Amino acid sequence: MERKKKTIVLLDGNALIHRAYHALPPLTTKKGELVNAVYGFTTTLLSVLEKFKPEYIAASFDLAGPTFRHEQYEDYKATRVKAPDDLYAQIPRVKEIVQAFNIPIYEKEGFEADDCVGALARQASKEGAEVIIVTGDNDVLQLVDDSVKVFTMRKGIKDTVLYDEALVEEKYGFKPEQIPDYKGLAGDSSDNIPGVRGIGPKTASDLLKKYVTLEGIYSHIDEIKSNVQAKLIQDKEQVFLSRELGRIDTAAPVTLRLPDALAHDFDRAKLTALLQEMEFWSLVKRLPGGEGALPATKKKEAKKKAQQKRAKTLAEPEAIRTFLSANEGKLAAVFVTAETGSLFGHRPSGIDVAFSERGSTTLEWNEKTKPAIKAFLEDEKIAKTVYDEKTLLHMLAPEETGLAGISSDIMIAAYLLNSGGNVELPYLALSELGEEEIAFPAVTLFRLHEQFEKKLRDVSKTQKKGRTLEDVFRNIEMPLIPILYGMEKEGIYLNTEKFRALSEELGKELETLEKDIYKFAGKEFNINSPKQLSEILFTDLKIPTTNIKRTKTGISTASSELAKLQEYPIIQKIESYRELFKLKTTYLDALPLLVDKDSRLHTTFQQAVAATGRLSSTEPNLQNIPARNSWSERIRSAFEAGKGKVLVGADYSQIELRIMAHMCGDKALVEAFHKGEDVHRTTAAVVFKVKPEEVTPDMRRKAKVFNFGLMYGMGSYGLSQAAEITPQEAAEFINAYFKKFSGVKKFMERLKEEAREKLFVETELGRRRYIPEIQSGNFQVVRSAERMAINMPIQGMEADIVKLGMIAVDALIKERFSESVRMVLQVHDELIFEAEEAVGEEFAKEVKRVMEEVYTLSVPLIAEVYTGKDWGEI
DNA sequence: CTCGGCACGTA
DNA sequence: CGTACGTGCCGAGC
Repeated sequence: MERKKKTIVLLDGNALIHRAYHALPPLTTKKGELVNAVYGFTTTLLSVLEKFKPEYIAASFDLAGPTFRHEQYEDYKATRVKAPDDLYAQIPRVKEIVQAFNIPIYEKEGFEADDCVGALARQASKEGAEVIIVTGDNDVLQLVDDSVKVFTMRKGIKDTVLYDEALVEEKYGFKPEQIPDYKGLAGDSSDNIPGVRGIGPKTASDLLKKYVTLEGIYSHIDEIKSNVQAKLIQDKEQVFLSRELGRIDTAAPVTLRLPDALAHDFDRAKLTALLQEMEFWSLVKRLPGGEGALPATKKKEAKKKAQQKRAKTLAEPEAIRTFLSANEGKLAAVFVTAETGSLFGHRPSGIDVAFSERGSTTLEWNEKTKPAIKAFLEDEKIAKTVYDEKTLLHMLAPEETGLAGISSDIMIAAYLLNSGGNVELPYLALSELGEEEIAFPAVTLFRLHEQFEKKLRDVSKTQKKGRTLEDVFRNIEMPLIPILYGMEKEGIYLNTEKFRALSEELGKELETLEKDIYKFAGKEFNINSPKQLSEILFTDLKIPTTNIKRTKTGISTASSELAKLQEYPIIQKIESYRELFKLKTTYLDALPLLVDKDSRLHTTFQQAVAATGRLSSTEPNLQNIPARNSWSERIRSAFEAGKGKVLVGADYSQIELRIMAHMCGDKALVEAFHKGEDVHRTTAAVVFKVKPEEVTPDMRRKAKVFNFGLMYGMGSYGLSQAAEITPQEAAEFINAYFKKFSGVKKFMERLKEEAREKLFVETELGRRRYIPEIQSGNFQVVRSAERMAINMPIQGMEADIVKLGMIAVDALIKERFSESVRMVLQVHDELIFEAEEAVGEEFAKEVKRVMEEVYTLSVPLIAEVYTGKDWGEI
């Protein structure tokens, strides 16, 4: 039987680095190190390992200094723009990666990486190996023969192709070994190889197809058309020199030693550390090996080891009590395992507990052991750390078991340390501890707890006392967890009958609109498909597309764009159709499917998602229930108070603007709030240069858009779009605004400066958001980062204040309304409560006071309260 | 079936 | 070319 040829992969290091550098966006680490080329190189390496599973692998790099080509031709690569420093800076990093993979590096002074690769390829072929050269540069294609293939990219780094002889011929129309001749004729501007003046790719290719080599061409020079002939004769000397410059020197003095190139084990610890340092989390997971690839014997050992850990399960109440009391006074890491392995809605099967690195066990959860474990979980004197306390509360609730003494929630700590980042447990285990597999969750939690306590402490050391990340953790986020749990559990009543009726009504309207639209279009099509819609509007109906924005895939049909085409009747119909369709599908039809047996909706508040510190709401999202369109009041009115109850809504009035006034201390803005002025009116008076009493409703409306846009860092173009004014007007408004409110401008500049210096911004209470993008070399990315830097301290402080408000109101309820009021929803700046009718008014008065007193700004903090039978009334 | 793109609801 | 979210639909690719 014929033995399969062994495969050797040869990495053309510099070409890969160049390719990745130019193909990938500027990825930077939190420290600001640019690593896009390293990333691209490493992903390519990993996919090559996965794809070809080579027996051997080696790499080559350029070495600094002139090469033999420079000696032959002084202008070699003279026109090439020197690669930027941030590319060169990545080369040592790539070499570190290669070394950690235990891949030998072949390089030689005076030779380029592709020469070394060429030499290695020839030697490997001789030894009978199948060679795959991995590169990002088509020059290397000349090396292809029946035992050498070239793996490279068409565009980007993902679209790869493996060239063999046939494929090279298909692409160029001639054989791989003719490529140097081709370069000799056509030249290569990137290497400053001159070629023949006036002969381009097309002519060069034709000549080679006919005469095969340069020698062939010149020996038949008489047959060639006179104009080409003249050029060939003119540049004859140069042509042969060019060919040599473009030829890869397979005699480069490097010697392949196959045993060195064996693709065997790599240095896992070193590699993991490196990848983590460069924040390539996704790549850490892709590393070959791991348990799955361990030799069978090792695999067995690993399994046994895991079993041993699991084997230590306590199933008797006495043993449990003994274990717990033996560890009195220590912090307990607690992880609840459920029967199905998932969490929510499933019965616990066991409780993993760790009091130290080694003092860990599983407490079996059954009717016998339950009382002992329950006593432990509910003992507030036993400090515990958990992952996602809120979910645990939901899971334990059906077991009539609560949680107390939770001193830290790992998910929340991870969130505060890197808001907007990944907070999943396996990820944290890997990124923080280097644990690829979680052997025993409670031990992992225990370690993460220590790690995060330290990190929180370290961050807090750099912050103002009393306003630290630790304070946010202990005084805001941790106390909030049981409150959110209570809100989710309570839910809000939805009158599904109202929804059903509304849905039917909208359904009829939609049918009519649909018919009208088809009539205008002249045929039926899918109105919900932007692609088909754009085809109908701009191709069939020939509606002019001047002023209409493009999307990646075609002409935009976004509502802001359609709004410019009001004169076409079909447009108005489409706008109505879209609005109603959205309302019907997203709300009227979807929400009734999610109610419980009491017709109540229970959202899930995500506490560890939003990068600014806000909560978010999912399944269903009750933070985006329609509020301002024509049907919103009727939709909201289906959210009702229970029998004998009322809904109380309390929202902070213009809290973001007040926070901005507070933070920037701008005299005019602060004064406006102190005087109780209508700030949008004040702004309107400033930018339109009229007296406050002369401000029209339209001016006020535009000023309002302006005020909000400003807090998001909007530019004159965006402002003009949003406020329906010209960019020139917008620019004038901005000038007038910043002249009057100069403190605001200084404040924004300060925030941008802070972000640039520290790569993060913070709220006044110490919540932090990292913004490494501010270092990007890409202008657009930097601008976007600046807007985040401006917005986060404002939006984040709003989140801080509302969360403090929730905690304070929760205390108020516990103290005075414990049986009669429940907090049910939070919508960023407003809180919704369900209260017994009898206490509604009193509670409303109190909640207003408590919310206003929860934090002192340099301007008044105002909450407005409303009471009604349903959400439409409040 | 999953996933990116688009569109659109909220603060 | 305005921050922060979540969801539904389409259409392409698996």
